[in-house]
Amino acid sequence: MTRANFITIGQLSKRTGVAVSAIRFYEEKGLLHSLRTSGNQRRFLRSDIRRVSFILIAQRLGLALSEIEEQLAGLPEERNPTLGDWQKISRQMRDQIDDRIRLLNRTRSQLDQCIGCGCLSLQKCQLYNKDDKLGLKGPGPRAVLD
Amino acid sequence: MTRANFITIGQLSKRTGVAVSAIRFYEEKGLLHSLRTSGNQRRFLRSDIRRVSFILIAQRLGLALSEIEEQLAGLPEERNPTLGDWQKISRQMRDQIDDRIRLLNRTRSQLDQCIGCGCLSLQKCQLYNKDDKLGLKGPGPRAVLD
DNA sequence: ATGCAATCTCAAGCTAAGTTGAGGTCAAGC
DNA sequence: GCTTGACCTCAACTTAGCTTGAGATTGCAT
Repeated sequence: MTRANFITIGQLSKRTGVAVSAIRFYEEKGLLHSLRTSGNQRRFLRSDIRRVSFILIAQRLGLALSEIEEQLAGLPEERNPTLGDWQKISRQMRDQIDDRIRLLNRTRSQLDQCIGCGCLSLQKCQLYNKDDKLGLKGPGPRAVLD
Repeated sequence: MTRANFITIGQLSKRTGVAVSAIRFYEEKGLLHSLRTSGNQRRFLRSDIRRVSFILIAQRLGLALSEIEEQLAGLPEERNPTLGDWQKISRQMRDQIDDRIRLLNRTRSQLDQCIGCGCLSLQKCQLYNKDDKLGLKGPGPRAVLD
């Protein structure tokens, strides 16, 4: 248990490219956890670099922070996750990517049909299946589509 | 030029499922345009039903309203777009879907490599190519990724 | 032991994409 | 000709994901 196992928020920020304010925000949202020094400063585990990396990747896939939190819940809290832990979570993520690709392919072929008729109309096109959320989290008229 | 060419905001709302307030909002943002009656009420073209439909589809693909506005700029303002106009714009959209699918496939294979090593680290994984915006509009630490 | 950068908390502000409500007007049917 | 529902504007509120700023404290280097 060398001192090197703990890093400051600034170090975590530099290693991940994520702003200090954003790291505090993630902690507030429950995506990260820290210990405190006697002087009330945060100390993170080195493995939190990987945790933040995961957050970044998942965000780029379109996951909301709340969804990422659910995924991260599969990891042991407050101690170093094993390689196996990360592999499991990575595989879940790959499945989500697969889902999105399938959905996009479906949408694409529906759009192809629409190009044929130029309709783009709510009645004729299949593009409005309420359950297919392409964005996974996307914006949109929430009250209507959700 | 029968009177039937014009519809009220309420009719547009009912035909598209989009709330009246959202339609006003879209107009304010420049995605829709309307004429006014002597009593200051909005009158839309019938073809705006299709226009709103397009907005909905594009949103579900993850486009921001500002991006949708750019796409719609290709349509003639204030007069009925032809079938060809719509087909052109549909094809553009299909190309965007193709791009997203390609990007997802790339990400997926990179993630596969990562599963092998369980790394998920910024240095080793290729998952952080700053130019690949998977979300197309996605959230994320804007200041960092943009 | 002191100085300065890094931290801390807390409140306020920002953008996107709308919704909600107040207070007022329009228009269509009886 | 009046009532009622649809419409109008404008301002304020909402959620997500942060950033910015103020004012106070900590902790490493000299």
